[in-house]
Amino acid sequence: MVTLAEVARHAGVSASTVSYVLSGKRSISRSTRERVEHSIEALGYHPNAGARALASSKSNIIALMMPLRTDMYVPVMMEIALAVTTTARAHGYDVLLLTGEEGPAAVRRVTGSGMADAMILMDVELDDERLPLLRESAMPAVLIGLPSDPAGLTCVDLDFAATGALCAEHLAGLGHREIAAIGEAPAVYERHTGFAERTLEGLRLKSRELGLRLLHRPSQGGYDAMTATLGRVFDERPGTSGFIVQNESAVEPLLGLLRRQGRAVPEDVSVVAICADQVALQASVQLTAVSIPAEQMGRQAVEHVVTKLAGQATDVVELIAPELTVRASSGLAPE
Amino acid sequence: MVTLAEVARHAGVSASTVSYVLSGKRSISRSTRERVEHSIEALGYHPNAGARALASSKSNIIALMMPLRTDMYVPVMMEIALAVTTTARAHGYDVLLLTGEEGPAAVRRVTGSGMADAMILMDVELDDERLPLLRESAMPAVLIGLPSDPAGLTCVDLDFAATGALCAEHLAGLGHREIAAIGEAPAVYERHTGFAERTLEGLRLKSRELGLRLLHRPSQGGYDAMTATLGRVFDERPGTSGFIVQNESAVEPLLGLLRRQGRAVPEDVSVVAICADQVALQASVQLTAVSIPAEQMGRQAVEHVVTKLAGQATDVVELIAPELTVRASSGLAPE
DNA sequence: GTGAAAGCGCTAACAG
DNA sequence: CTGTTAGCGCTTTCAC
Repeated sequence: MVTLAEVARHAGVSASTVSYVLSGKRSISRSTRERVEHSIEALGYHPNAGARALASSKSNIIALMMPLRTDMYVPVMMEIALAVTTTARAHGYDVLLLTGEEGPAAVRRVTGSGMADAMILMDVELDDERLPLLRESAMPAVLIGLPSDPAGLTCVDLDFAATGALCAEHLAGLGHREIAAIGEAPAVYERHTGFAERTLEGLRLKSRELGLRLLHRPSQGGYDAMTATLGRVFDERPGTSGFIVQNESAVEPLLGLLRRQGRAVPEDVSVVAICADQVALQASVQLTAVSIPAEQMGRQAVEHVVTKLAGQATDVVELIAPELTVRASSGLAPE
Repeated sequence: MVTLAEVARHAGVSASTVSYVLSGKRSISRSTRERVEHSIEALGYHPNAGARALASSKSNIIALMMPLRTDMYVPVMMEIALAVTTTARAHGYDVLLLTGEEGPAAVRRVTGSGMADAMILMDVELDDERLPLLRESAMPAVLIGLPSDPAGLTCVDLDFAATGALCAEHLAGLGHREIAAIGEAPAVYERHTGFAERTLEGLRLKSRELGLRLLHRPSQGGYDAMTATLGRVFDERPGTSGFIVQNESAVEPLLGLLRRQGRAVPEDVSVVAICADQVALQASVQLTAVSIPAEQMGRQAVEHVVTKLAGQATDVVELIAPELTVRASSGLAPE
């Protein structure tokens, strides 16, 4: 293994000079710099991460805590993770992947060991048990998601309340009066996941405001669960003409079942989804939808982290405005 | 920040004793150990990762290199990543997430900096440019996937050649004679991804052996691409009665289109998939399929890594035997 | 513009 | 069973 000392000897300079050439923290004469750079190249030198971390108290690592659950739409999680990793690299950071499994213990491990300089948390619950630890640790952190009390924390998320409202408005504008919301799996609500509850809230408020009749049903996704859910919806509200789906794995079953029941989309029934773009585009009917800006969320989370690490406090809640794209699945309500 | 020295002072012992209590590398009297443990607890001590890495030349980190591409089925990648992370934690390792983006440079960065003790690579191409670097670095590595020359490397993968053969056998056994294989996106073959080519090879060999007529068509997935592909298949081979699909995003479009054309599954046409269990089960027809053992692959990769780190050489290629589960999508060939 | 030297916090001989 | 001590490789004052 080549060390900085060897490079220094090879270049005929002191260790500190090599270090400063590397960090750029003080000016070095052109000739010295070139000599050092040449030696680095010649010897194939790579700074040792551990030594660097010890001496500088900086690891250049951002910890990313992902949910282990399988009841969320995985590609979105993945897209966020990849955006985080890519953006982090662009700022000189690597990413340590943690799963939610360890829960608060992982937070303690990371903050305690100095393994990472900052943390990004996904799948935040309204009253997340990792947050108190995070607050007291003073480690820069950014949440992707919005807890009920974001005080002292930086959060990045789609504005799900506005998203719910936007979907309701779209359907109302087309003349629909009876609406059914097909939601995430019941477990998602049971653990009080922020985005699911906030969507529902936005939906409810706006529905009331616009005089819509709203039915909300969590759904496991898949054909069997959807058959049951849909049956109940039309039993209770035969006049339902608009659907809002927030559950990727319920989308195709819903479309398929409506078709089988002879209900045409969008002539008889309109469907609006809250989902990844890919799902909206690949569905058997191109879906009018609010897309989940996964890439943007991941990127912005990292950018906030980097800002914080640069010493600028940004205890901000950044809610991304929803955008609804009209496609083939929504149209005027039937008479 | 609490240091080991402070713990030592608090417990009235030397630093090395604390260190040995932590590592268990030498026996400590019960009373001393308890005193030390109590001090650790009382002071809230956490070992510093950087210092530890520097002194021991061990980071307790495994680097996982994932593809950044979006043309592979994401949930499988994710399941592997989570299995890797979970298994790694069980062995005391954390996971550093790298994207394929940086390519060979990332390998150099990790091996050079001592940032990780070992590497796991996903999405291995037949002639992967990261492999030479990996071989010369002497860093323990495990590939998830199988390159054309696995010499000196440990590999874990589903036996895709056997998988292809197994699918062909299943259809042949049901009396099908003309078979179409709907494959991954063309780009996947263009970059010579091991699993795709090996599946095809197994399929071809076995088809020849059994006297099946085989047509292979890469497919982008989605309804539009599938419409075109399917049209061509039935133009060229009107007698096609069996399909083998290895592309998650082509599954539902294929089923939907067959239905629209009035071809019943499995009465008129049989479909066998090579895909994640979840896809096979959630499809509109429950699919006869060989499932991708993602969890197992991730877990075994880590276990091989750990074995290597323990000093035992295991330059093995571990091919997981495929298992075909018969469900509702395959049946006897029509007359 | 450059060097010397003191640690950063921990591990692992070596010594008893 | 426990203590002493010499580093691990780098960063960063302090000094010139």
